[in-house]
Amino acid sequence: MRIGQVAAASGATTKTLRFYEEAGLLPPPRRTAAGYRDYAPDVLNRLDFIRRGRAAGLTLAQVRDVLGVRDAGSAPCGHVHRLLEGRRDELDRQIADLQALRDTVSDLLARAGDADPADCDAAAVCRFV
Amino acid sequence: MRIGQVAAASGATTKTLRFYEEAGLLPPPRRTAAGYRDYAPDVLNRLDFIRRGRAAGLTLAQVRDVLGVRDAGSAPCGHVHRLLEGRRDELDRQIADLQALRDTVSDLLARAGDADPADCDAAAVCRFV
DNA sequence: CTGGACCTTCCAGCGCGCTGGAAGGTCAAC
DNA sequence: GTTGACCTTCCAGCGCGCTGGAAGGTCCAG
Repeated sequence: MRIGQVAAASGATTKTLRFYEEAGLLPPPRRTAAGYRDYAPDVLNRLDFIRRGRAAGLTLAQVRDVLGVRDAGSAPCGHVHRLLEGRRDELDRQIADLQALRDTVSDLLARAGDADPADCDAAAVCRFV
Repeated sequence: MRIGQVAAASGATTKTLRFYEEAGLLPPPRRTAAGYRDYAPDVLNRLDFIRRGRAAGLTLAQVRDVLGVRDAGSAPCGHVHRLLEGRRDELDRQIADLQALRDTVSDLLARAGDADPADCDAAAVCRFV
C-alpha cells in the first residue's frame, strides 16, 4: 500500500504518517523502486492502536514505548496497565484542578453579580477578578 | 523601581516582565539615563491583576484586552463578566471531556483486570487499549 | 507528450507562556 | 581599576502533535 492509501484507510494524513515514522511509532516501510513507501496492510492495526492509545489520553511517547515493548516480543499488558493507572490518576488530578478553578470563576461571577460597577477601582483594574 | 525590584516585589521574573511589555500587557516604562527601565510602583497593581486573571484561567490575550479597556478609560466590568462566563462554560466542557476520558480509561482498566494477558493479540498490540 | 495526481525530502511554523543564553553596557563597592 | 551585580538587546528554543509549503521525481491516462 502506498502512503495515500494508508492515509485514506486509517484516517491519518500522509504528513502524520511520515511524522509517526520519524517519531519512531511506525517502522520504516519497504520502498518501491521509485522510492515510494510501500506499507504492509499490517500497519493499519498499528495505526489503530495508536489511535486508541491517543483516545485514552496517552502521549505519543507513551504509545511508542508500548509499541516498543510489543516489538521486542513481550506482551505489553503490564506496562499498559501501569500507564493507564497513571493516566487515570492524572485525569483525577486534572479534573479536580479544573473543578477548583471552575468554582473560583463561579465565585467571582457570583460576587460580580452583587457588585456595583461604579465601585470598581481603576488601580486594581477590575474588582471582579 | 528597576526591573529587578519589580520582579522581586511581584514574583515575576525580569524575563517575564520584558515579555509582558513586548506582549502589550505592560506599557513601556520610563527609562533612566542609562537606558534602564524605571517603573512606577503602580505597575505592581497591574501585575497583580494579571496574576489574578491568569489564576482565573484567562489567557494573556484576554487579560491584555481587559487592561486595554481599562486603559481606554472604561470600567471593564461588563467585558470581564462575559469573559468569566465564557471561561466557566469552557471549564464545564473541559471537565466533562476529561470526565468522559476518565471513565473510558477506568473501563479499560476494569476490563484489563478481568483479562488473561495470554489472550493478547500481537497484531492488535494490546487488547487492554 | 502533456497534464495532473501522487510521491519524495527538507525546512519552517503553529499556539501558549514563557525561558535561556550570548554579547555587551552601567553602577557601586572595595 | 577591578570585581560583581545588575541592566540592555536580540535571537533561539521548550513541549506537543502535527501542519504547510517549496522544489522536485514518478506514474498513468488521454
